[in-house]
Amino acid sequence: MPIPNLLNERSLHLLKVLVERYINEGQPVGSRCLSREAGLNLSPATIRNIMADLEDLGLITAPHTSAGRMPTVSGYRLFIDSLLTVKPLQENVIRQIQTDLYEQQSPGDLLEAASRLLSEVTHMAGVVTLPKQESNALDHIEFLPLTGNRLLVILISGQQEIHNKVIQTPRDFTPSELQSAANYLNSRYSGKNISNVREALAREIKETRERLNQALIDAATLTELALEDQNKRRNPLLVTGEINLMDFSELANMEQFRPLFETLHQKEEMVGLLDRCIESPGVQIFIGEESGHRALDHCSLVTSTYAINDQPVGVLGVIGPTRMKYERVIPLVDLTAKLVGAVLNHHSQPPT
Amino acid sequence: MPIPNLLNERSLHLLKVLVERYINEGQPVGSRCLSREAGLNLSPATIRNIMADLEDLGLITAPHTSAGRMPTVSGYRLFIDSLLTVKPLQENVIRQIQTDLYEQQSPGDLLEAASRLLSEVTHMAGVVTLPKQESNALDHIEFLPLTGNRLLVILISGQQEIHNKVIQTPRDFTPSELQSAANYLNSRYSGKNISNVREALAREIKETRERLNQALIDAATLTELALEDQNKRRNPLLVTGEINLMDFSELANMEQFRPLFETLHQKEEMVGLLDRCIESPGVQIFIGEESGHRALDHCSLVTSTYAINDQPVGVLGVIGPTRMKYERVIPLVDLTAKLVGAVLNHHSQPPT
DNA sequence: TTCTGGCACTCCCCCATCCAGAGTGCTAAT
DNA sequence: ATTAGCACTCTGGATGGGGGAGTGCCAGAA
Repeated sequence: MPIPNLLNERSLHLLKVLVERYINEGQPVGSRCLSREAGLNLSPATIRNIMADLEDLGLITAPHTSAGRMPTVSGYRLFIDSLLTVKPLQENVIRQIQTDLYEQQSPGDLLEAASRLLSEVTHMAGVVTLPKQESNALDHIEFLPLTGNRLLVILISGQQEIHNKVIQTPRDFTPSELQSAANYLNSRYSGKNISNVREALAREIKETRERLNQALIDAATLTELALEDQNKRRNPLLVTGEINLMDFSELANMEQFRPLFETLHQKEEMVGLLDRCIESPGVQIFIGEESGHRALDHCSLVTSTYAINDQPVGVLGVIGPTRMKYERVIPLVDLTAKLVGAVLNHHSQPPT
Repeated sequence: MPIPNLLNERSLHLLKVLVERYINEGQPVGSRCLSREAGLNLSPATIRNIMADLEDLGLITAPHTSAGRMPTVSGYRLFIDSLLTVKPLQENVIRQIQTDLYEQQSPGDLLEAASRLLSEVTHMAGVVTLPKQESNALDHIEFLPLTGNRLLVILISGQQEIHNKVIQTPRDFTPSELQSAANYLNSRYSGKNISNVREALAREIKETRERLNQALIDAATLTELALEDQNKRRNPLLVTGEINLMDFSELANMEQFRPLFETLHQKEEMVGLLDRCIESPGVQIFIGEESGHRALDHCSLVTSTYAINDQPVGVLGVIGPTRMKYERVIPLVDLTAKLVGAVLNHHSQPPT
């Protein structure tokens, strides 16, 4: 059994030191350097033998014969999964994030602040997906007549986010009709999930048609108009600090950076990628090619989900070069996700 | 008088050809090339003499001894002001912009679409400042009570743009109090400029205090709260297609591009620059250093103002390399500005 | 058996050099 | 006034050598 020989504690320790060193310096790590830094009192020659083993295992690789070694994706993976010692966040960073997030007034502002914080603290790019619409509860709806058969619909979600929409009504409604429609909806559907409300309304329209309750039908029709495009959101993704990525030498050339920038702004692709994370809780990491997007080959993505009422509804995280300080980024993303969840839940129970 | 000798029709024609050629090719233009292209049947040697004159006048320059010449800022300026033959826009481009802009529902969408169109058509960056708030008339205001002394203020501007704000009220208001406050404001101030409304209210509060009309004071206080930060806008600038600028060789290196990108996103600086254009009507052009921003040294800015009721309220334009096709960009910016104004005015007179 | 010193080897990167190409300014002839 | 000719300058790419860093392997030490 050759593997126990090859992958023993000592070689793992060397892998760890090598990855750490590579992350810090960005240069392939040679045997002499490792011999100095590993604290094992081994000569470079011995280190070289071990490094050859690690290379055979596919954990490290050399860009060319006479360069040092650098981690492969598998090497990073092993490092992150088993060797990483996470550093707790600094007190003042925690406080800064806390105060910054808690003073945001609306969910939109909150998520924007989260993205900004993630990018500022890490000097990389922050990404945040907005909450899934299916998870959006209706808190309050109001109709405001404008000139010319147009109607302003004001919709307040469970997290106190405010949506506006102007709709063309099929006929003129009197203010009192609008008022009673709103009253009906608010008393009956407040607190319910928005897509459920639409379904329920559709059902009601069908069932009521026989009884010819025109007022109800009108209310339902209005609401249907008002809600119909609530599900397709215009901009379901926030990306911040993309330009920070130009500071990293491995991305700082046009051929690398341009497709990367464009991919980050391909909302659909990014949302697709991030949505894959929403299934499993806690921090998740895609290293290099693991994300499956060519432009992200030299990047890693550290994500976590945030939840409303213990239900994960969105994903946030950081995109940076594969060579990033995971031990700092991971707790940061973790904390930010938890705080965002906390503030959102706080919003949904406003002061009484 | 030496200048008439130096700057005659022939040398101006050569300058024109040289600038056109340089804009197309991006390479310094030599005498032989010019001799071929100018259609003047002059030998390269003659051309060289004339070019030396143009260089003495500061209109062209050579990057080094044995390269051709390229225009200086003065050269571009003269070219644009006196030599440029503007090309009319293609019919289908005009139609595309028209339909695209006219189908936007809100002013926000409209300006976003304008910025996007500018960047897509030119393959450069589009910039749009949002309308000055001072020019914003109040159309309609509404108060909607939320839980816990909080109040949702809905403010519809003259261009049918909708603003929301949640305020903490100093005391509890009954729905009918809110209703009458809104009625008062709408009947008295609808159509008035928002900052004027604030002033008028402040005056009324002072004058009425003696007569102790509490209801009026309350309404005014509420409105003051609601309007107070209407003037400082969060994001008074839209920038689109920055990444397109990476396609131009003169900007396609990190040292150039990064500060450029960052300047474009320094909202205050950019707004300051663009606001300088609002004074004079029609298309304006900043060439290279004329903008006064180091990062824009190799860029030109082509702007125009858009107006509501013949009052210029915002600026839009295109940022690209100094070496841009002005003859196409100028009519495009001109048209877009006019159409944006037209659509905005159309909004402020909604269907009756 | 495990580790180490030594050595030959490989490869990158930097530098200097060289050369072709493009364009210039100047001068003398048209 | 225009042009042909010529010497000159500068760039950019190709070439090649040398230093440096690191490797693999082997033979000998612990």
